[in-house]
Formats: sequence, C-alpha cells, structure tokens
Amino acid sequence: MSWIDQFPGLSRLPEGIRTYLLEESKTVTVPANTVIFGPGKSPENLLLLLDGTVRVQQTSDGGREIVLYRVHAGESCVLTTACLLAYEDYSAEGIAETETHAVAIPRTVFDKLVSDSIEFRQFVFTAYSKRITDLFMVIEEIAFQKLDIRLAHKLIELAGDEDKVSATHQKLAIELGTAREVISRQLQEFQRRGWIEQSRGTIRLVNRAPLQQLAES
Amino acid sequence: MSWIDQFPGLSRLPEGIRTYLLEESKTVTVPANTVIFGPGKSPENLLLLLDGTVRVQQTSDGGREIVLYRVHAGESCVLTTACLLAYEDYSAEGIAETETHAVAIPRTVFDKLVSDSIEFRQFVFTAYSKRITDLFMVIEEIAFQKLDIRLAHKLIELAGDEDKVSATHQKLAIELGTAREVISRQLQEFQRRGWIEQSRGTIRLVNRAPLQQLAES
DNA sequence: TGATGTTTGGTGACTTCGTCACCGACGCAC
DNA sequence: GTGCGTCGGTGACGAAGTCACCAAACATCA
Repeated sequence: MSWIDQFPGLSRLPEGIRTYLLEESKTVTVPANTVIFGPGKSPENLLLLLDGTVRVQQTSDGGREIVLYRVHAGESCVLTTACLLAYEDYSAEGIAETETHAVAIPRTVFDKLVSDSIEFRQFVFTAYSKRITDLFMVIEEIAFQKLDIRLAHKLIELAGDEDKVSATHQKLAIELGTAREVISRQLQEFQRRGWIEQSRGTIRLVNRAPLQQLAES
Repeated sequence: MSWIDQFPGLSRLPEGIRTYLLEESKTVTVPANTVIFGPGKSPENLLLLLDGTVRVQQTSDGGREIVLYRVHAGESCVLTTACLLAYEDYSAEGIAETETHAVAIPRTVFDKLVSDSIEFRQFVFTAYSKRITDLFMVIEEIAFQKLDIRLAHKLIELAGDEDKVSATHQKLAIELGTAREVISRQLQEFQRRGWIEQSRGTIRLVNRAPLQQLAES
C-alpha cells in the first residue's frame, strides 16, 4: 500500500499514471511552524499532505491577521501552488501547524498528470472547488455573521472530541480576523453564562449544548 | 479573425486545438439581468465573455448581499463552472449586468482541451489565479479596511472616466456588503466635505482628488 | 391632473465591534 | 529572588450595523 491510497480522489488512477506519480514525486518532512509559502516565496511543488495540517492565513497592512482555511491530511495545497504563481505578489502565507509529512509533485509532473489523466484532473478540480467554497464561507462569515456565533462555532471546531481548547485569545482573534480584546470580552460573557472556564492559554467547554446551539443559530 | 483573438491567453493555441475549439463551441446571448448560475442552477458550460459583464454575488441567510467579483469581456467564468459543480449546493450567483455575448464551451470539450493543450491549461489556471486573488482581496477589504476608504475606492472604480456614478445607495451597499444606512451616512459626509453631489440614483464626483487620496490611504 | 403606490433616501436611538492606552498577573530564565 | 516577555483585563471612545419610522421623488393609471 502506497501513500496514494490516502487520497480518495487518487485511488482510481490507472496503473501507468500511478507508477509515474510514485516515481516522480518524493515525500518531504517539514517541522512545525515552517512557513511553506508566503510573500515572495512561491512553492515549486504541489503538496499532498500525508499528516499534519497547514494553516493558510493573510496579514493586512495594519498587522491584523485572519485564517483563511486549513489543509488537512489527505488534502492538497492546490490554490497556493498551481494558482498563486501567476499573481505571486500576494500576501497569503501557509504555515505548517505541526510537523508535517507531504508528497511533493514538481510542476512539470503536475502538468503532465493533468494532461494525461482524467482522474487526476477531477482530483485537482474537486480540490479547487472545496477551497473556493471555503473562501466563500469565510467571506459570508466575516461579512454577515455575528461574532459570538462565529466564536462559539470556532471553539467547538477547535475542541473536536476534547472538552478543552488550547489557544490564547490572540490566536482565536486571528482565527476570526478580529482583535484580541473583542475575543477576551466575548469569552468573559461565555464564562459568565457558565458555558466555559478559562485559564491561561486554555478554555474548557463545561457546557457544550448552549454553545452548540448558539453556533447553529 | 475569430473571437479567440479577444482572449490573450488563447491566441497562441495551436491550429488543431484552435479549430477544434471553434467547432465545438457556440456563442450565446443573454439579456441583461439574467441569472446565469445560482443555487440549484449549475452551468453546463464554461463561459468566455465576449462583451458585457457578469456580476458574481452572494446572499446571506439574513438577506444581505455582497458582490464578490465581476467577469469582464475577455475573461472567463472558471470558478463557477469547473468548480462549483462538485459542491454545487452553494449560494453564490452570477448575473449578467448588461446584455452579454459569450462563448459556451461544453464540459466534455473543456476537459479535452485541458488534456490536449498546455496553452489552454495555462489559460485556465491563470484565470483561476486571478479570481482567487480577487477573493483574497475581498476578504482583506471586508475584514480590515475602513468603510470610508472602501466606498471612496468603489466610487472611483464605478465612475471610470465619467464624473458621475449611477447607483442607488442600496446598490452601493451590496457592492461593499454593508447596510444602506451606512452608505447614506458616509455619502453625506463626503457631500459635506464637498467631494460629491447627490441626486436620486446618481452621485457626481465634483472633487475627485481627495476621494482618490482617501481611497489610497 | 390628481390619487395612489413604490422606490429611494434621511434620521435617531441603540447595539456591536474595533481601537487605543494602559495595567496587572503569570511564567520563565538568570 | 529580580527582571522580562507573554497573556489577559479594563475603560473610553469611535466606527459600523440594526431597527423602526418618515419624507421626498418618481411612476402609474384612472
């Protein structure tokens, strides 16, 4: 079993394409907090994540930041690689959040795969599709959603199965593209209502139900 | 001279591809204000605009709207066509702002062109690139830019060479994803400063310089 | 031409969010 | 311990969004 089987969209590649892909790509390891791409640092390869996550975020002139989306294991960095090369003067950057293993596909190989395999084309365009709907959702959220709802949503998302979130107020502010003080005040309100408990750097979800309800309203 | 020459990215297509494209595509005409794609209405074709413009916008649950980007003559609807097919439950819609002529490329032809021509691939990925940086800019603006700056910018953009803008306050609000009252108040402020004059449905830019300066700050 | 309805824009009160300046508490290193 | 950097709390203020309502401009049609 090769890494290809970790990618649902690629599992149906014909044998020839499959071996070509295996031969021409190599796996790489990047330590946590590495900037994979960013202003003036456009990547040479299409990355397919084997594990770890890559956070893609943007920084404004004023120094404020916002998280655009995350690339998880089993997904690819399509937007940034195949795309931003043309307009590469742009300020989004991708950062490995944890130590990350990935498969790197050189540009020429990428091009040949797109040319030769309808399955690979579908993989690529589907990945694009997902990313772009992600961006649409981000726009909808920051433009129209109230902050308490967005924060509740994010807390539940970050908590996962755990009942605690390890993040500073500042990190949460960047997640939502807002200011730290706003997060602090909102968390105080959640705490006052008995939904969460705070300590330095972590937030415990002690009453998940109302948070969930707020997030979905 | 065929329509292909209106698209810089396509002018270097090899002869065979070129004739194939010409044979398999057809031009269509859509009247003004037609909804080209939208929720539950995913397009069958890739559209290349010959003239007119298509406005792509999104509507929130609360009924507020925002303009995401525009497709102009010489550009294509890549995002919406090749992309949203997979996640087609999404709420962005494309509307012809004027009567619009376009070339429609069926999905199968699109796929074959992507497969056969590196020039066409480049055309497609470059178009993606532009759209995505557009989206990044929208996010940056709504998240971080002050409204007066964004409004000044939009007024100048919409005015073009003219010195007046024909738009209601409501339309401008949708352009920027905000509320009508906010626009009204901001325009009053601009008027108070002597930068614009207002009448029902139109705004005259009587002093463009300070507007420009604000827009660039 | 006048009556009527619709579209467009104006207004005030209020809430939410972002900004600024500053402070205190905690944790770590020396 | 002392110092220093990170993290979070606070109040005052300005900017933006919301709500309810009103008034003027325009369109239509009898």
